[in-house]
Amino acid sequence: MTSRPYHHGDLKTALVAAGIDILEAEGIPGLSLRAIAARCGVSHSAPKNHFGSLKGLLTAIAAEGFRRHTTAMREGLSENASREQRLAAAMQGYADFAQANPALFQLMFSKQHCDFEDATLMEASSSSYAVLREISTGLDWAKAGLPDSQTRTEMMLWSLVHGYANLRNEGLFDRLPEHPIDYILPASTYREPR
Amino acid sequence: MTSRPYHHGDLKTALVAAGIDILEAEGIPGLSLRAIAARCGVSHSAPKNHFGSLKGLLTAIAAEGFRRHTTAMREGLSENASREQRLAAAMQGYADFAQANPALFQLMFSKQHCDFEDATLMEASSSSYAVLREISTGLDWAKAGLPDSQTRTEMMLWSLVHGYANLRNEGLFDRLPEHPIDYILPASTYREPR
DNA sequence: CCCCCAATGTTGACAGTGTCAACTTTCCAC
DNA sequence: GTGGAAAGTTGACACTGTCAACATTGGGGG
Repeated sequence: MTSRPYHHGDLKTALVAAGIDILEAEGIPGLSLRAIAARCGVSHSAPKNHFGSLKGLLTAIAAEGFRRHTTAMREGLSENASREQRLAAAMQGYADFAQANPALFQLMFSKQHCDFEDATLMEASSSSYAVLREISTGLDWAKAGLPDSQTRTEMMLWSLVHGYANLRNEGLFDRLPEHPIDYILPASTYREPR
Repeated sequence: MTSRPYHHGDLKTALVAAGIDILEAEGIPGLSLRAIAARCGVSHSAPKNHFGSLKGLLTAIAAEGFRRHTTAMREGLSENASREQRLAAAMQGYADFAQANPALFQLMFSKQHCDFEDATLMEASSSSYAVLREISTGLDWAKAGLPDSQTRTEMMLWSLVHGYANLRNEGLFDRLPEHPIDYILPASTYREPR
């Protein structure tokens, strides 16, 4: 008989996938080492060989989350669109991803659950931040008394979309009408780069 | 001998205070029912009489957090200041409270830990939101193609300051220079109310 | 005054958690 | 082929929240 082989084959990948499944079904509280292991048909201690600890596994799951997050932000972009349209599309991708994957999104930004020093996670999250940086260059939100600054633009846009995603996911906008992210995006002043 | 009386006297209040202490020292992971009870010199099951479950106790802690949060936002306000100054002061109070009480702030906005339907919590958080609503009336961020709207202003300001507080607390702005919240607040157009 | 009962606290048990050490099985490089 | 590293299992440990059964207290109605 062909019983389950002693070695799984690709447990590392399977654990991350199982984790994301559980995350969708039960949220972060369902993400126990033992539950994830059981879903892969493996003993409760097997994940330790690949990830060291629960935090290590959660960090790997978050990294996969950032890869999908990056994809979601890039999906709405096309070369023809105007800068303002490209910006709105990426912001919308950011917020939509958070809404479609609330638990994963929450995990990705929780230093409590993830190790933000992990190299793999840092690379994945950097590629996500790069999209925001990319689409915001050349746009300007001038304000009297403040010098123009790419840093200021990035901080403002990131704070805005991240806060919006968080508050909406916690149900704090439920009593307010739905709008595309553009609704709360301040009007920008176009500024030719270089 | 005057041994500890069987009844605590004001356990309900003491538990919330102990919870906030632990929150400051160890963050949310340290917030166990048994640890909070032990800090009050009471058995691990005593809190159940007052709060029903861990979630009930955490909800009460969050409510106290919102009361302090409201105070923090109102602290910078004075009648003489201009609308823009009052807005900036309240926003700064919001962000400063989050930075000074990161774990409590996180708890307050976590549907996972708190019962957002709880009447006491709803009242406390409403009074906090009322400050934001109050200081934003009369200010306008006009945008071509969008009608003026108090709702839009509130959503934008709340998203902005909440996202800023969250991202900063998670250490995601560590590599960027520090600035007052005013730095990322879009320029407003003053509009005489009425 | 006294006694009963509701409020408050305690104790012990239960299933679940992450981590660790000791062990077994497998596979690959030499 | 064989030794050793990689991968997986098992059992134990301390910790968690919840619950039922019990103990203690104090206050209000007889």
